[in-house]
Amino acid sequence: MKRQIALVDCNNFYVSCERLFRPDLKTTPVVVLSNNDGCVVSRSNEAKAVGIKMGQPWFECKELAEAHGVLALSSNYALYADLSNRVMNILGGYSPMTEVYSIDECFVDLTGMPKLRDISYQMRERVIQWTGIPVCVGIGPTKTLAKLANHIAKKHPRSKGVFNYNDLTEAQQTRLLSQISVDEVWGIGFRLSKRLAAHHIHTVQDLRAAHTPTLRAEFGVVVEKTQRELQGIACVDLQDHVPDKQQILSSQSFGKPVTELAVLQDALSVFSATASEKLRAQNSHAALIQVYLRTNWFREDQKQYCPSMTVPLPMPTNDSLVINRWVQHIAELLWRDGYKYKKAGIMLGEISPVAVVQADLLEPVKTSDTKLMRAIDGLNSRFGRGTIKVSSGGLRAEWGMRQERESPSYTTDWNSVPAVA
DNA sequence: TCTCCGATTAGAC
DNA sequence: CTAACGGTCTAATCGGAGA
Repeated sequence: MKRQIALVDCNNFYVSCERLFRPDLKTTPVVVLSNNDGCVVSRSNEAKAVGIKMGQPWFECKELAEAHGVLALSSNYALYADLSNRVMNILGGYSPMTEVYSIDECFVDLTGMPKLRDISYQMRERVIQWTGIPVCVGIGPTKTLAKLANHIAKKHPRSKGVFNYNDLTEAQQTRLLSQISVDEVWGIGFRLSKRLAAHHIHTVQDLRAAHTPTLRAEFGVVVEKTQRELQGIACVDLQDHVPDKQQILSSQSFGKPVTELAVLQDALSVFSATASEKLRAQNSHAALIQVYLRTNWFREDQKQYCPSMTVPLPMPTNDSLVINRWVQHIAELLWRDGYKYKKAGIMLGEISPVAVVQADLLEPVKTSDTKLMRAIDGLNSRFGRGTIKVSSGGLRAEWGMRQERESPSYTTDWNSVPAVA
């Protein structure tokens, strides 16, 4: 039986979330900015029409945007995560096999279900009625073709938000794929599409029909798999459980340049807490710590310094305090006076499940303070991240994010909800 | 020569 | 007024070191 894989994708997700609580913005052009109000990461259709590009630095398009009355908002991830969960819960009701692929996308296996069109339209209706978030549905025999079908559903208003590639004849498929640029394909980014062009592969159809052994030799297994998927042969299966992270990062660009070690260490202590919390959330521990710092590489006039150090731990751990001690120590080793640091981060690697570690028969396992860590995680999840944190000298103002355009957290913070008369 | 490893590259969103 | 370009993650591939 032919697989019917649906990819449900929220339209302009972050902007749609913001608009839920600001109905007055329904027709205003809106963009949402990344951390530090740095880059544009979500655009309303009106903002796209004005010519603002995805990923564009805000300072670069600010003038254009403001000339067209574009409203820019800081990102509010607590809000987006909450709405994402609601959308995903609804979609989960449509199939025993779903894969939450990202904050705004979900694959749903509809294979064998009758009346796919009706189901697809109902999904759309239900999600928008229950959450207010508009979505589009693309269906195909493989994940890659489902993604492409979704792209078509989004782009062509005639489709009314739903497109099923499986309904096409072979001739229709060829005609359609010939009209789509190869860089729209999942897994074909900026660089690959340039290299493919050198081999006269410009459209999706070109890639689908290309000579496979040549493709394999020139571009590797990833592109070959993509080609197979475009031919309708599944190479990528749905994953219904989220695999444990193999590495965990916590990093941030600073709101203003950091020139003092104490300020850097304050930031790093927060990163340590965040990263080890994530580690404990998946019940793992790590045996490798990396710390890195960097100056602002966009400032060619300033001297650059981008050190990093990776340290294998004598014993794997998920204890914030232990991790933080290592991090602080590494930071001192890396630090050089006289630079303007723009960004720092830590990475935890060599991650494994806590349960798997066997006690050494000869040497007693050094238990870290699991009770304390559980208490910290419990309080933080009950009262919000940062309720309890590793010692921080209160220097956050010196390095924290600039976020000057944030909307209130209506769905996750009671204090943001306006009082009702 | 083979294998392992860390670093680099490319991609998603 | 300042300073002014995100954050996390995975997989494949490459090149050198060591067996």
